[in-house]
Amino acid sequence: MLRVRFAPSPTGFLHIGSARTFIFNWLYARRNGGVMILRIDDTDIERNTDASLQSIFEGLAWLGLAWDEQYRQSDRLDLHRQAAATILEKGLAYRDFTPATHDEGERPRDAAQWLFNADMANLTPAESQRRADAGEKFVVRYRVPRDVTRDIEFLDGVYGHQSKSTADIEDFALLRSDGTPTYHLASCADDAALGITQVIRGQDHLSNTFKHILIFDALGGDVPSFAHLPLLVAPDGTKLSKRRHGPVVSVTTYRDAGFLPQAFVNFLCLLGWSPKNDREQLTLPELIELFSFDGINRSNAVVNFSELEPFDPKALWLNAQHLRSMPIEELLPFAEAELDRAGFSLPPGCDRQWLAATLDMLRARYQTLKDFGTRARPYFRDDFPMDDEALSRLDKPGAREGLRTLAERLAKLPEFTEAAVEAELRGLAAERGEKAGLLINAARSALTGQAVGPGAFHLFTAIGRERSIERLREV
RNA sequence: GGCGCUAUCGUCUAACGGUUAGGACGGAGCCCUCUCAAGGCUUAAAUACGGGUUCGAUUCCCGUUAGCGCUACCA
Repeated sequence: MLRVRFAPSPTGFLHIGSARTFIFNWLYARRNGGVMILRIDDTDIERNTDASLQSIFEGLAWLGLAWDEQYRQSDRLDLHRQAAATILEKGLAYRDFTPATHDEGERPRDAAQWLFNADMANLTPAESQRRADAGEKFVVRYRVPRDVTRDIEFLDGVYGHQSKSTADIEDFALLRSDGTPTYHLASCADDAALGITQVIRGQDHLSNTFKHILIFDALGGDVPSFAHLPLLVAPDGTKLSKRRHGPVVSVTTYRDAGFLPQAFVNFLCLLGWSPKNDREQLTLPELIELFSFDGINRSNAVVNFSELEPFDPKALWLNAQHLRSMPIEELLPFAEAELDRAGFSLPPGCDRQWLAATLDMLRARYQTLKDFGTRARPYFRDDFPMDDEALSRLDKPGAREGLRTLAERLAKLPEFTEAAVEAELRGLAAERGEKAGLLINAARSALTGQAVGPGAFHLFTAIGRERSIERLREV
């Protein structure tokens, strides 16, 4: 059975890079009929926060991609300690009684000294046990083979064949001096215990994988296969971080900016992966169908944002594409939530069908859900601002007078349809010896306060006879 | 410093030895048109550098350069 996991550590909000890792895992699981597991890697008690945990669940909930099983590493500390004990018993690890030093700058960088501490590695089991029993603090380190060096190898699903000599791997820690497991140990022990078959994670773990293979071997279980994903970086080429790049790195920022989750997922997938068929706009089912490691790139992908343009233009474009092409019924809940937030309610006499038709008309020129809460105001409320550009259309000679005349004629119209309004308006313009555009543009301005928007005749029917006439009279 | 990874238009990418190096976003222009979008068309824009291998390299190999990652009792 294929089993994959997404294992975030709750030390910050849900990062878009993490979200992408989650998505790729999810896609892989769904594509191949596997099980998707969410595991909270909270072994760093110092840095974990509840707010972060909150942010992760909030972000994942928004993406709308469900997982099948859920675990939390802090519930599994016994398993981790047991794993460490097993490795220690096998002689594949040793106790290091050296006190912790926090000045890493002091670590030797040139020689091979950093690899291991010979004094500690060579302590006899009896001596090691005696000092431990005496209550001396120690960290448990993996005993990387030194007498004979060999190459650790694996075939990465994305990066291909990987190899590293044990001579270049240091004796890394398994257990801290307070007895808690390090990331490496906890992650591998859990991957083994949970039967993870494919580890799909960020490329920043590529070099760690050699250590992980050593741990899996020491534990005696199967080594999962690995696939590493290129990193998402900022335009300056550095890893995305909140401190340096601000809120654009957080998933909830996109949610709050009016992105559609499916469009956002689509965007993230295109960063570092290609379906290779020149298609860009893809639905979730299509992504599942098309997803494969073959299409994953090996170089980092830049998320293109700046102070001026806080969101990648392609993300915006994709959002607009999804916005206007998804079934209107699916869009409705998202749009309604936005209208609610803005305090807009259905105008008198308008039903859900009117709402669907009106939003359908508007969405072709909207980019994010936020537009429904701002630009759609004149369709829901009678108090709306008048743009300068709209005002100048009204100020054209004869425009206001023409609109007032039009209002009276529309009031007498037997049927208030798009075609009837158009005939009436064009007729009036002809009578007055003016171009129809003058009245058309002025009407749009009067009706919505906006110089730009949907076709004017369509507008009349959307806003309705009564309100339209009212607004024309008031110019 | 050591080790690992990477390198195609501004950005995301296609081309798995032979193409006028393709597409998308963004930019510019045109068309459509009652405005704005949308849509259609056109256009500018890339193989980091140097060596090989080969009849032929974006593609394979080596080197240089640059970037990124790991090198913690972080993950």
